[in-house]
Amino acid sequence: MSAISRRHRHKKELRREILDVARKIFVSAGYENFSMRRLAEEIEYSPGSVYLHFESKEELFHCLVEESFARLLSTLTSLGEERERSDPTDELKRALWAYVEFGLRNPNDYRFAFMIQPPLESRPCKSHAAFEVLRNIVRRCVEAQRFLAADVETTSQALWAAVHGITSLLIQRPAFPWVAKEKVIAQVIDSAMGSLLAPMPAGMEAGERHDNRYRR
Amino acid sequence: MSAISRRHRHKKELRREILDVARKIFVSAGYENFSMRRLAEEIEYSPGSVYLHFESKEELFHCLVEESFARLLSTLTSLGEERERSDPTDELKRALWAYVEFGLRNPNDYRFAFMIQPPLESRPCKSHAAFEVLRNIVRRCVEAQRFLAADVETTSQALWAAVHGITSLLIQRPAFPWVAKEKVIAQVIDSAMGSLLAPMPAGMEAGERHDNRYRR
Amino acid sequence: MSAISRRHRHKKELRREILDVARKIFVSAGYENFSMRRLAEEIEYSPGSVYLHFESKEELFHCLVEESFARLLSTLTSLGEERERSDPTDELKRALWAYVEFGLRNPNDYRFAFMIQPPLESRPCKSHAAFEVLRNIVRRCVEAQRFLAADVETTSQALWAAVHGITSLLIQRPAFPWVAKEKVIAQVIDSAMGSLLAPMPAGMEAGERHDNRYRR
Amino acid sequence: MSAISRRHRHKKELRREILDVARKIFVSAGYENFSMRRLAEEIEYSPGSVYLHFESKEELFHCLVEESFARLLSTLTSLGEERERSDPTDELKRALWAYVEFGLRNPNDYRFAFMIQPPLESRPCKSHAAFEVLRNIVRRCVEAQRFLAADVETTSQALWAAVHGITSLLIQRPAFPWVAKEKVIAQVIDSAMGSLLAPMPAGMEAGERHDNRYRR
DNA sequence: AATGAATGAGAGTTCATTCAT
DNA sequence: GATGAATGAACTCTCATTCAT
Repeated sequence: MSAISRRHRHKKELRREILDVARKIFVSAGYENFSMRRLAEEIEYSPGSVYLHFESKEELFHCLVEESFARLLSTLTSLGEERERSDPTDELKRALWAYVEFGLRNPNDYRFAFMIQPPLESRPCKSHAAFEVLRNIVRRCVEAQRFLAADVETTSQALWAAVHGITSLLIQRPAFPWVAKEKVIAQVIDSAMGSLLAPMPAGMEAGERHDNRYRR
Repeated sequence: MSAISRRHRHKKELRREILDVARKIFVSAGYENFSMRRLAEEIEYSPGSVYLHFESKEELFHCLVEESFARLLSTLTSLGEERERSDPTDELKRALWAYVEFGLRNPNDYRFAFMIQPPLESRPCKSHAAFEVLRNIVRRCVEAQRFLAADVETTSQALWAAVHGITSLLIQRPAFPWVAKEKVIAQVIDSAMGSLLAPMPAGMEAGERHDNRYRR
Repeated sequence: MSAISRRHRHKKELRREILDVARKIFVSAGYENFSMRRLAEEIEYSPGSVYLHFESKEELFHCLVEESFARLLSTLTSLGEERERSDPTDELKRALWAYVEFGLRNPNDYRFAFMIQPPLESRPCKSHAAFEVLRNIVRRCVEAQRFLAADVETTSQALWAAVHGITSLLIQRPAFPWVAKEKVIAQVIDSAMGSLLAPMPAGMEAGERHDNRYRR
Repeated sequence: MSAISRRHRHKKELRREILDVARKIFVSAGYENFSMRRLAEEIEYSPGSVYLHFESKEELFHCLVEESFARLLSTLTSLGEERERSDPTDELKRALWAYVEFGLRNPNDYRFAFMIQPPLESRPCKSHAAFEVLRNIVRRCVEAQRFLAADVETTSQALWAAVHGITSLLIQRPAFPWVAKEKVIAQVIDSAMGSLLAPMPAGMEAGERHDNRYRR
């Protein structure tokens, strides 16, 4: 009884370990240089054993991608929960920051989600759900008339592009002589949003709105 | 003498062909299906012959990357030549557009330059010269007081991030339901620059400045 | 007791199922695509379970072969039961036809029995019992003086060769443009027997003898 | 110059060796147990080297089959050259004997041509040319009215079946207690042909016709 | 300068089999 | 009696690279 559940737990843990180690290898070596054999060595199992958990290299890769998307998504949606009553532009800004920070803290996930060259024919990336989260917030901004006349779709895509740009560059070029990361990120986000904002209702100053007080 | 120079010329041409074909294979077959063997077949030489021009697969890669950087750089600098007397913010905008367009027209070059996972130990990417071009223009904008107080370095990096973001996403996710490409690009660039601009001298309207009249 | 016998019965049934499914896989998937793993999947047991019934893949094969021989044998001997008093050449003819028909209706059995390359060291094919049945009939034909002076052994072997020839070719070359199968079979058998037969006792016509009336 | 031709010769010889060794392995181990590795070991080259001569295991197999068919065919057709003016039934008998003898002397070839289970999807056996040779002789027998009314097609197929039967059994069951091989073969062939023959023109005795004087 | 033969390493994957549970 | 995890060896085939010619 306990034996079964112990085995079950073990299996789950092993699957987890495979995923983690695989992610590491994929990221450090690229898709093509990842090898099931190398993975097996690193987890100290025989090559065949990996196949007890994943059908093929491709499936393994796919799982990692899915997982990474899911993590990013969950980070973004968890933000939304505190949103009640707040100005949606605040929420948007928070989301954009969260996006970048997710990438920087989980560069492997981010690479899987957006930067790794998938083997040519790979299934269409079903999950741009993360993008959808952004778009929903943008829509609320527009509906709340916090944005000057703006097309929701175009705006969302442009914002996504901006945050993806800084995230991927910071990940991929760590050796580049960046000014303080926070500074660049802030400028990217603030610029991207700045031109969209309608003038504040009287009594609020732009400066107050654009500070980072909400950040940890 | 003539014989020697003929031979010399031939060697150069062959090297050129190898590079071109190699790049083509990367495109059409995908990164992981590139192989020295296949390259050799396609240029109709023996595998060994490639090694008379490049000492290894890695070096060949490196050359392609360098070349791609160089091409982007030359595209950007060639713009500068017409700059005489123009408003440097115009020039900047033109450069940002040119950057994106270069990427879209030469996706392989762009991939090589900015998106491909360099095989781990690869020599530090010496050539961020393209970035330097941007920075120079930004500096001139600041010097000409066309920008509100702005840090040249931060600004340049943020602008680079923005254009890299949209370029790489458009390249990597061609299946994504983009709104018209030009529209997103315009919004990315205009937003990124918008918040930097000092108010126009009297007599000019913002609208006039931000149009695309210089584009074909 | 009852529990034991129940268990015993179950074991036998499972063994039976394994054999049947194994044979089916050989047919449908081809010899080389048979694997213990696949067999296990198809019977919905674990791979290990097969080993509770057969100690190795090789033994399993061997059993299938034996079984096939046995089936052929039983088909042939069951014929004999109706033989009482009949002309033994009739019986012989019936047996030869039955031989071919067995092969065509049970091509897998026939393949196992006579066409599959036995894995080198395989135990000498103990069971040419089917051949013995033929020989016994031939002997009776000779004893009954229904054959012109003929050597029992040689004749039996030659007859076996003839029916084996048509059976195996029909099985192995289904795509060959055969004339009607029955026609070839009839000619093979009739020719093989034809030159052996002593003239009929007066009052019988050859035509009557060679018809197929005994066939369904 | 000589160097090139030496290399060329060497290549041909190696190809030849590969074919020979491969045939041996295929025959002794069966299709599925043949392995490129094992072949490579036996010829004392690396596994990859085999691929310089044959694209794949399948192609190698196919070449062997073709070769074996060709050899059988050439044996049969070379017979025909001496046929001038002879009785076509003599020629037929000679051909049938030659067929069997080819199989016994070149059992590996015969196995490839007619007995080895080819991998399921393998190309339809284009070359039943050997059969065609038989059929042509049969046709001439009929045209020369040496056969009692007989259907060329049916007769040819039945004769083929007979000789295939004895050939394949003798090859596959060497341990079987055969009477003298020549005796069985003779009986198979004579029986198969016997019932077809029209009575001899006066002045010839059947005995004379059916002896083996033409055999080496 | 160019080649073709050769190799050793390694890829992904499957297999027969074992054994603790 | 039955299982699921595990393995080690084998498979076909491709690769980057070398080197005598």
